[in-house]
Amino acid sequence: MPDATTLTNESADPIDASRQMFIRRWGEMGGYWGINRTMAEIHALLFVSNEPICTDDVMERLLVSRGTASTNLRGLVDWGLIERVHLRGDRREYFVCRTNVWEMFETIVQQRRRREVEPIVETIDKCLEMVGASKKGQAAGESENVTKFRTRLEEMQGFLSTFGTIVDMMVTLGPKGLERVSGMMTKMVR
Amino acid sequence: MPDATTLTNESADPIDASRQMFIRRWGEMGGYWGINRTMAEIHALLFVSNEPICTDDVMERLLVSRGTASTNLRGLVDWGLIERVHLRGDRREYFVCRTNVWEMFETIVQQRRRREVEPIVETIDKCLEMVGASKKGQAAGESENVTKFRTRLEEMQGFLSTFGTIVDMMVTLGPKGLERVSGMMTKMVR
DNA sequence: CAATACTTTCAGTAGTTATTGAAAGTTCAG
DNA sequence: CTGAACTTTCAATAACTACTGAAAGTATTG
Repeated sequence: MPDATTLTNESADPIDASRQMFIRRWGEMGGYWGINRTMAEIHALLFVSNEPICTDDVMERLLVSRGTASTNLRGLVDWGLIERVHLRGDRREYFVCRTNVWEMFETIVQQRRRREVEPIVETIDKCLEMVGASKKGQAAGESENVTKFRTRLEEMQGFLSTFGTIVDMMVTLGPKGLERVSGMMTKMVR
Repeated sequence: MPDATTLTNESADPIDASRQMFIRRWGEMGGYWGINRTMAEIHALLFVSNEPICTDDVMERLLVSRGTASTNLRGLVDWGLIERVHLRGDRREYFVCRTNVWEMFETIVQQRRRREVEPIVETIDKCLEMVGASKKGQAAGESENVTKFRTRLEEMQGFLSTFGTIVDMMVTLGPKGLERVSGMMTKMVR
């Protein structure tokens, strides 16, 4: 591999250029999702690599420090998106990406639900309790406000619940099942 | 309204306490979604307010500067999540939140798809073109690598496409239609 | 058209998050 | 047990993002 290629992170090889392109875009998009760019790039690198990758590979290909590589690799392991593997006759730790996109989806969905959706649902429950408890003993004017407020909360709760159900089903059904559902839905829309 | 209440942003009134609780959690969650906390809090404030809200209300209730209030309100308008309204006999601009959660969902989904999913799809298309063009003329060993690489990209593409279709349908069907779909899906799973 | 009421912008600053690189820690072969 | 090979941690710092408040801009009213 020519030096210039390694240093500039560009490559004359179209396969590698293609990999680079994917890695960059995936990293960029990570930002929108509260995942830091480097972690997303490492994930992408592993996703497009057929061979297991070690810390030094990450450092070299993405031009990051050992610390960053180590921290983010561990982060990805914690998310369950990559796994540690060991290669015979090599003491280093290698990593591979779970490449089944539906499994990836399932993992991400479950984690994000736990971290992001459930706390909101719990909060809404508490909010509703507080409002419910204070229902009686309000003046007539206030009462209407309270009703509106409660209705909004309930609608949000209902939405989150339906959404959650759908996503669960998507995960359960997987690509094949979804083809069928998609077909059925299309008929309903018509 | 007692001063202490205004200053500390807490309230003895359970309805208001409930609102505060929701606003805080919504803001906190915004962080996970690449939406800044303040913008999410303003959105939540508008969501739980029955009356239109003006810049000064936002400043007062969330203890932020005029600049911040103005910037984030505009950001929310740009996202299409809130609207400007004018009140008779008042020169100020007021804002209201689109309270239909399904509409909110539709708006958010469409924007995020445009900003986050489409660029990835385009990139994958380009990546596949690059790989496709270089298909022939590879050594046998490389060829297998290329095949694997292409397969992964294609799987991701397929997933994004299916996912997009499902979300589109969710938006089209709305809550009622989804109840039905949900029922059908449950049967399929069994 | 001038005064007023309001909104937006922006330079400076504060606060937050990510990265580095070296030191400390761990594991393993001999 | 020791040294070498490797991984993790962490304090310092760089990079980025959000916030403030005052100044500039834009209606609206009398």
